[in-house]
Amino acid sequence: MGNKYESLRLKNQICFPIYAASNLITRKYKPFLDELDLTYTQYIVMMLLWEHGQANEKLICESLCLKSNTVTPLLKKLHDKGYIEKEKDKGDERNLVITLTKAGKELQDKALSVPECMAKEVHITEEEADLLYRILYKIIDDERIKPHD
Amino acid sequence: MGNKYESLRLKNQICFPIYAASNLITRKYKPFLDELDLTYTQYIVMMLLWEHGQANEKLICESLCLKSNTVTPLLKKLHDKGYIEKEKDKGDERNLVITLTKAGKELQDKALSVPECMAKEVHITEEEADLLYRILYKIIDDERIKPHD
DNA sequence: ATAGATTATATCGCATGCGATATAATTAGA
DNA sequence: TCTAATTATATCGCATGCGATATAATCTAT
Repeated sequence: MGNKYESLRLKNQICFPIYAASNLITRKYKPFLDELDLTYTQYIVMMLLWEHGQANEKLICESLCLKSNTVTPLLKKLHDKGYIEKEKDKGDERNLVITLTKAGKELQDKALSVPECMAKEVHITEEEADLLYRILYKIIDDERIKPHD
Repeated sequence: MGNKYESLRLKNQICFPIYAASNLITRKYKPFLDELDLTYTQYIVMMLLWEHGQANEKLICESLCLKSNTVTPLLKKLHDKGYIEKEKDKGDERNLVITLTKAGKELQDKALSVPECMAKEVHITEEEADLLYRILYKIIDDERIKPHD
């Protein structure tokens, strides 16, 4: 209590449980995603594409809060797996338009079981999930708004 | 709503905001931790050592929810930086006893400003932080209890 | 029109983080 | 007591995730 170093105790950190939970959950996903031949990061890129049909790299980076140096090699892997196509935007050749291949589209049906399986693994109530969601997006959106770099 | 694929939308995932917030926060820490010549993972190892004085690798792995293949090379780096000492436990030579060097101990005072600085960066109320903390530890402890591997 | 700023993507090097596996020390059990 | 199982740490290969930087395409302001 009166300890000068109290603020440095792991138990008093709010960031550590976010970090630890993230690692644990990604680990939990692995066996389910292995069946789709996807890693977790590849999976969320595919989710974005299933939803939007197509996307450029910039949209992917912003939506997933990642940098191009993470996403570029990731897209290369998804392409190697035959799940996506990459094409230059005719209107603006800087833009890379990513679309799904037939195999990529078909993967969505196989992926339907993943959210179900994961829901069974993470044991929190619906109310807790809502609270968690709201607070985390407050942190995330706060960051997204001011990209001072 | 009536969409078969609704559950696969990024917006309906509870795991994604945990993942995104974790990445964003680790990125936020970097400039502050650069001044201590520590990465985020090295920082939480040091926090554990500052608090306990010493620890073996097993305790570090369990406390931080990490595996030995992450922690072993990390300890090597902290040793190279001159912050820790590694010694075999006389009683059980399998155990690696980690202790702080003088430089490692002294670093704690320099680190005192880090929680302050980070608190200014993450804009959530105390009540939200408490809720977040409670729900995340529910997920983490749930995992820690059953190490079925 | 064109040089300089901006934007989108790519490359480089480093530090995780993991599953799978190896190795050394200890313990357990017939 | 000697062998098999267990435990703690280490090694290997792969996939992120990042800051810094490079490159190519577009825009902007004169």
